[in-house]
Order: sequence, then structure tokens, then C-alpha cells
Amino acid sequence: MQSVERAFKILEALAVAPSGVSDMARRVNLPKSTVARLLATLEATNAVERGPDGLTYRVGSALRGIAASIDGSIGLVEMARPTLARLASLTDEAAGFAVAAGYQVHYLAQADSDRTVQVRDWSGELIPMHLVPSGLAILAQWPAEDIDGYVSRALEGRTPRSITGPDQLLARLADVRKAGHAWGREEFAEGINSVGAAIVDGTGRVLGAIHVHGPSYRFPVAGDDERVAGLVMDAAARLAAAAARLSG
Amino acid sequence: MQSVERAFKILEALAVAPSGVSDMARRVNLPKSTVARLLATLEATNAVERGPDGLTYRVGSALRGIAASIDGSIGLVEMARPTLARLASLTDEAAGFAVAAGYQVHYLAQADSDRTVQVRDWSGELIPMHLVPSGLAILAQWPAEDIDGYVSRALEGRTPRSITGPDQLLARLADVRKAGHAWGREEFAEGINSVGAAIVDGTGRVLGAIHVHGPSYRFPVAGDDERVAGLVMDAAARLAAAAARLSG
DNA sequence: GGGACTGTTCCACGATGTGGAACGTCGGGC
DNA sequence: GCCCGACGTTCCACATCGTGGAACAGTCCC
Repeated sequence: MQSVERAFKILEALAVAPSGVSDMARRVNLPKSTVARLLATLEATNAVERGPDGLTYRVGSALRGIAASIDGSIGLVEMARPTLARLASLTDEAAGFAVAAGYQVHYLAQADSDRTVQVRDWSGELIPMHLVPSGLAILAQWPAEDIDGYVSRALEGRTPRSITGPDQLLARLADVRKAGHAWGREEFAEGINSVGAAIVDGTGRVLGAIHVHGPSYRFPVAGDDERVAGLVMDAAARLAAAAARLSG
Repeated sequence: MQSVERAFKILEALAVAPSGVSDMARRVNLPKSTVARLLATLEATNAVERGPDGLTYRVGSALRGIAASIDGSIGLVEMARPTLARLASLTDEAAGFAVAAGYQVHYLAQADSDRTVQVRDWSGELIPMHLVPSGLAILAQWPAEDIDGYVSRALEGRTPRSITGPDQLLARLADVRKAGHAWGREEFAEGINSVGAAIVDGTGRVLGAIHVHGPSYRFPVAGDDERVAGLVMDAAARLAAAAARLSG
């Protein structure tokens, strides 16, 4: 794909030395207007930023965050693992990490509690977003038109407690936005409760979600909802901050 | 530009967690075949590479080198400055760094000698490539069809010693390829001699060129050609190696 | 003051990217 | 063992998106 290759050619040239539009056009042998458009797109993506004079372009800080994941211990899912372990320890239940995948959440990591009775590992599973707190927390961050797209389809129910009505879901999302987290009580599977919060970066982009779940007979302990929800939200905020530090 | 934005959307998702084609298509909400093509292009660019299973994609090492330039002391031109200073000291003449810009070289940095009689600073200047050793060293790395394009135009002469014939230039480039460096003796300006070598990465891509120049009445000292050329080639090779280390 | 250079914007057009579909392979569940 | 769903890859008709030339205003230097 030509335009993607050209974009990277420009980035590689900028890695050598910052440059203006006309000079860059000469350096990469492309017409000036093409280069100007590519640089504008790269700038909108934060892959490129302007220097202090406002005319010279240089590599942008968004690439620092992307490059930081090359060393396998630093991608967000890897960064999240110790956080999950700590959450599991603090709550004595399992903690998990998920990302949005279309209209589903894809569970990518889980840290289990030390207890004998555990909920199975959901890593690798794809679940409709409205059925689980991680999904609800992510959905609550979506623009209205994307949410409209989600509710325009039939909402699958898995248990008698599942949300299956669009109005019900919209009201729920409004609650989630207000609270900053979502509780799910046997809406996805009988016998499982959980609480989730979205990991949102400084620009409003949703990087993923973090949650704690456990058997509904013991989780959440009565009166412990707010403490657990607070721990989950703190963890999500700390991961968002760590990702921001990597991007510079 | 849609495809460039989509490419970065994929990179940002990969920064969170590695992914296969179908999962990535779900995560970024694009058709599978579009994602496959984008990933193929990104892979060809080394912005993305495959994991050990050959199916999962992750961020590629080329981005490490690009991102490393964000901290202004690490882009290649900045990395070259201490090398230029050392070269200037070792040769007691000025040393410079240039990149290709169309059919010209663009001088980006220079370290001067401590001598009273100096050659002016060429930083910022654009010079036809065939007139200066940096340009010849870069041209010598070009594929034949690109060289054909260069020689198909009239070759500007600046002094009586300038190369102005295509056959002459082609023969010269063959010499440069064999020697690994290029000497220029009053071909660009009366009274200036210089020697240059290209900075070539492991894939054959030319990152720039490095040179030493001085007044022709004293540079090069008789019998000193090989030592100076050796220093310039060593410096170019060291910069290429440093750039390779940054890319991982 | 004029010329060369810069960055930005516009526009006709065609080439490039698009997305659906087909297909073969693989793995998991029954 | 078989079937089905999921995967990645490839192809192709088509239209839209990217292309590059040109115009223009601003700046700087001689």
C-alpha cells in the first residue's frame, strides 16, 4: 500500500533529521503537496509533531509509546499483569484485562485469587459487551452514534438477568458514566459477579478495561462494593497514567 | 489520509497487545482483508513483525529507531555531531554530515577545525550530488535505474574540474563503489578538496553521508589520503552501526 | 523591488485501496 | 472420525481516495 509506505519513508527520514515540507519532499522524492498531506495526517495521528518554529516537522511522541511495547514486558497487557496480580491479592478474587473487539470484549489476561473455589480463566474469550462490566465500561465511553449502532441490533441474553432492551442498556450506560465503573451481577453467567472500569487515555481513547470477578455467593462481600470498585478504578487510572508516561 | 490513519490505528492496538489478523480486524473495526493488507505493508516496512507462531503480529523493531530520535540528542544527525567533532580533530580539517534530497545533497551539520584558515560552513546548503564526495558516495549506492535518471539530465559544472559527462560520472561511481569512499578535488569550488563516505544501513538503505573537507593548498597532505579516507569510512560505519543498534 | 523559496490549498482524474467472497487449513467439540 | 467454525490468504470489480500539478500568498535575501 503506497501511501502507508510513503508515510514510513517520511518517518524514517525524520528520524535522521527534522525537516520542513519542501526539504522533506526533496529528501523522499515526492511531490510537495503529497508530502504536505502525509505530514498533516501523521501530525493528526501524533506520529509527527512540529518543532518550535511551527514549520519543521519531527518524530512525534505517540511513537514512543508504540515503540515501548517492542520489549515484550512493556506493552499495556504486560504492564497490566502486575496490576492484575495486586488487584487479585487486594480483593482475594480474580482480576482480568480486556480490549474491545468489534461489539465484543476480548479477554487477554487474568490473575487468579488463591482461593480454592475460583471462576475459570476467561483469557482468549470474546463476549458481547453489554453482558459484562468491562464491556459496559468501554461502551459507556463510546460516542452516541456508535452506541446507537450497538443497540440497533438484537441484544443477546445469557441469563434471566441479562440486559436485552436498548432503553435498559442506555440507562445503564448513563449510570456507568456517572459512577466511573460498572457492576455486573449474574448477567453473563449464573453465579458470577464482577466490576469493571475502562482504561482511558488523555485524549479519550479507550485502551482497554480492567475488572475483578468472583463467585456470586461471596462476591462482593456485603458493604464492600465501593472499596472494590475504588480499587478497580484506581488500577485503571494508574495503567492509563503509565501508558501516558510512555508516550511522553 | 484514510489508509495511513488505519495503519496507525493498528499500530496503537498492537502496542496494547499482539494480535492475529481476524482479532485485529475486530479490535479496529475493519474488514479482515483490509487489515491483512495493512499488516502486510507494515510488515514489509518492519513497523510490524510476526511472533514466533508466525500468525500473531506485534510492533516491529524499525519503530524503535524512529522513536529513539524523539529525544533530540538521539536522531542520526545529533548522533553524528560528536563523530564530526572527533573527525575534525583527527584530521585537523572540517567534517560534515549530509543527506540526499532529490538530486542534491543537503548539508545538515558541520564541525570545524581549529585552524585559522577555514572553509566556510555549508550547513543548510543544497548541492548537486555529482559535484561533491558526499553526493558521489550516496549516488554510488543507488540502483542503476535511479542513476540512469540522474545522468539523463545535463550535469552542471561549477569549476573546470567538475564532472559534466555521463560516462565520466558512471566510471567515477564504479570507482567509488570499489573504494568505499569518494575524493573530490576542486570539482565543486576552486580551492576546496574533500573526501566522503555513505552511511548505509544493513538493508542497503542510505541514511546520509559523512565527509571531511579543507583548503586544497593543504588538504589532503601528500601521502595522507588513505588515512583520512579510512577515518571517514570508519566514522560512517560506526554511525551505521549505532543506528542499527537503536533499531534493535 | 524582484526573484526564489516556503507552506497551503484546490481540483480533475485515475490509480490505488476497498471490502466482499471464495478457498484451504486447522482445531475443537461431539 | 467427522463436522463446523474459525483462521489467514488471495482475488476481483469498482469507486473512492490519494495523486500531483498549479495557483497563491507570504517571507527572505540580494
